[in-house]
Amino acid sequence: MCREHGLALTIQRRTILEELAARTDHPTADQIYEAIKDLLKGVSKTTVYRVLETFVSFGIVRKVSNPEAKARFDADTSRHHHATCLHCGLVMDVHDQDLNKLKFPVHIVNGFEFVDYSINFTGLCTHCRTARGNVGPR
Amino acid sequence: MCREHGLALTIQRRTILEELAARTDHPTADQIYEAIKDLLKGVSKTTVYRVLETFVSFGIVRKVSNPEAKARFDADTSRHHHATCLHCGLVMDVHDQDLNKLKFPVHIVNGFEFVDYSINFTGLCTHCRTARGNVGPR
DNA sequence: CTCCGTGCAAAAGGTTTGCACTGGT
DNA sequence: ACCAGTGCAAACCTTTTGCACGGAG
Repeated sequence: MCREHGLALTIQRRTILEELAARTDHPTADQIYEAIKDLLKGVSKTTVYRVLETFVSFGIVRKVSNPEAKARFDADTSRHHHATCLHCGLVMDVHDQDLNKLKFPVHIVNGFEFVDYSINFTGLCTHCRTARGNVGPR
Repeated sequence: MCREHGLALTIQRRTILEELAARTDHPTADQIYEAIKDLLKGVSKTTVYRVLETFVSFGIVRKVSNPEAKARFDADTSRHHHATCLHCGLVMDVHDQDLNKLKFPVHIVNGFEFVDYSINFTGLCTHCRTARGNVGPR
C-alpha cells in the first residue's frame, strides 16, 4: 500500500497502520503510540503523528472529527447539520427537514441509548472550488 | 437566559453569547475572543473559554466536533457512521446500509460541492448508562 | 455583604518543527 | 550512495488551573 503511493515501507509505518487497522475505537495519536511502543522499541511520538498525517494526506487513513481538532461552538442547539470544506476547514450550517427524519438505528448497538444525531457533509466550498490549488488548507 | 439557569448576568457572558448567536460559522474560542476584545476592553481569553464551557454545560451552546478536541484516526475509509458517548467520549462505528443512501442536499448550499457525509449519533454507551453518576466524563 | 465570576500568569496537554542521523530503495 | 523517514528536543498553540480582586445579586 505504501509502495502504491510511492512511499518507503518502514517498520514504523507498517506497525502503525496494522495497529490502527486492527481496532475500531478511533484511537488518538497518543493511544497508537502507547499501543506500539512495546513492539517498536524507541519509536517517537513525533513519528506517530507524522506517519498518521502522511496516511491522511494519501487517503489511506481518515481523521474523525474536525480537521484542526479545535473546539468549535454553536449557539443553535436545535437539530441541524454541517458541511465542512475539506480544503479550508470552513463549517456551514445545513438546515433540511428531510435530514431530521432519520430513524435511529436502535438495532445496531445493543445497550447504546441514542439521544440525537448530526450529519456532517464534506466537500469543497465555493471559494476553494474556484481557487483550487491557489490556497493551502486551514 | 442566564437568570433562568441561576447564573449571574455579566457583561462578558452577554457579549460572548450575542457574538456567538450572531454568527453561523461555528467560531473557535479564539475567534470569539478576537471578535469581542474590542467591544470589551480587557477581556481575557480565559474568560471566553470559561464562559463557553459554562454555556455548554447548561445546554445554551453546543460544541461542534469531538468533545475533547483531540484528533482521532480511522483506518476504515469507506462510508460509515459513528456513535459517541456523551459521558465518556467513547466512539463506536455504526454500519447501516439504510444510512448510506441519503441523497445529498444539493439545493441547500449553492456552490458547495458535496463529496461525502458521515452521521454522528450521540447518546450514552452501555457502561455509562448503567454506571450513571459513578464515573466522570472522559 | 457575600460569593460567583473575572483577569492574570503559569501550567498542562496535544501537535508541529529544526536538525542531524539512519535505514529504505 | 542518496534521500526520504526517523528520533530527539524544543517550540507552538490551545485549553486548563490557582489565586486574588471586583462586581452582581
